[in-house]
Amino acid sequence: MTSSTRTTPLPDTSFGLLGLLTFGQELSGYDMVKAVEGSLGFFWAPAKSQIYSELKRLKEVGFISEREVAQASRPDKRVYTMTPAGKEAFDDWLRQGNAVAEEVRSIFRLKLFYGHEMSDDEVRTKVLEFRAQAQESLESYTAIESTIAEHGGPDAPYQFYPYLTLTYGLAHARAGIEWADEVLARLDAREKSRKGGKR
Amino acid sequence: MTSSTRTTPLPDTSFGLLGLLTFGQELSGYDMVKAVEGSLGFFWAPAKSQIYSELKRLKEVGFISEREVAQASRPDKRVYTMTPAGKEAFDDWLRQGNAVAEEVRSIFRLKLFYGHEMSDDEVRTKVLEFRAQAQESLESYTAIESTIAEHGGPDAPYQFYPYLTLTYGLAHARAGIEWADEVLARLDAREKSRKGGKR
DNA sequence: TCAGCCATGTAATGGGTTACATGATTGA
DNA sequence: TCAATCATGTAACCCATTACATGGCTGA
Repeated sequence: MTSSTRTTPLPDTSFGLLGLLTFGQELSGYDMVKAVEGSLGFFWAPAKSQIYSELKRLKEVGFISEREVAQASRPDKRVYTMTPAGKEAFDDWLRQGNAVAEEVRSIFRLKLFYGHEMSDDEVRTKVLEFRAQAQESLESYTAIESTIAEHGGPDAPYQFYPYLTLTYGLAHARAGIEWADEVLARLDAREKSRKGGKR
Repeated sequence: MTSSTRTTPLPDTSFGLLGLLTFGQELSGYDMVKAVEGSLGFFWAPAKSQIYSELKRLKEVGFISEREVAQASRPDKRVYTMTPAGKEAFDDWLRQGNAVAEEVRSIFRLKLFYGHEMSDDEVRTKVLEFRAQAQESLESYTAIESTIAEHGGPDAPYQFYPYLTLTYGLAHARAGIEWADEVLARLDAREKSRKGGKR
């Protein structure tokens, strides 16, 4: 009964972890935690407790195999490799289409939607907060871009696709900043017209 | 013991529903379901089962009050109004700052990150799929924009802030399309350079 | 000396999705 | 006639987060 038949398919998170093993190196759970804290975390960030439990499951269904590595002066660790069955499942997942319903869910926009319940200044603060965050993201992305440039550029092995996800981040951060500026201008105009409008 | 002390605060979804009652009308659960299917659904889309159960909870904690409305030739319904306590809680929530961690989680980008496991054509297909979805969103947004224009424009009562969330969608959809085109060009260039590169 | 990294987990909680259930009315 | 709308829910399931736990080593 090692492999009981699962009715539900594995969640995306499982495959996200599996994918980390396609770069030709064994990885430990800890390595994966670190990978998520790096560039991956910008669009996919499972908690570390979930990473460990997901690895356990992947092992149980036979998608990865484990090897224990004893270390002196460091805790021992378990490193993982993909099995042929795992590779097959990963390939399937990778090629499946994605729902349109992605990227939904923005509490910021939800609150903005209810802007009529705030004062002009409060709304402005919210938008400025958003802008600052976008600006911060933009700077992180730009920093990573430089790092990539120093490491052989986007065309170095295994850098190209991560780089593309980075340009996505760059584009959206920039769009966010521009949008925020536009909104701030609109808020100003609106406030002025209201002041002029009342006699 | 009607109001047992909650340790955890209510989820954002509760407040999202509460907010719907700030427009000065009583609403039924069904009305809220419809609201979500409309423009709100672009960035916040709880399942209808959750809407009903969340309403139940909001009633229990005393944030909304219920009134039954008998209807001929239509099922009876329960309509809701915000209580003063509800209004206070909503105001608090609305003014709280938001985490940077928003808008994370894109399975599309996760898959793109693993593009090296696909053929050039498969990647291209994925990006085209993404582009098509962005295009579709853009069209929906544009359609809504026209509707707003026909209904007094963004400055009509209660339209302004929803309109701002719409412009966000527009900006990001456009950014998505541009990004996709850029990626497609990059993929072409890369393929050509590889063909030319091998002798 | 003390924070931070390495390394792997458990426990509790709950938010959220999907599927299922019901049934009258209305307009194409 | 038949699909869609109005209207409200229950049940099952599970993904995911937060908090807690442990402990040796390393470098500032």
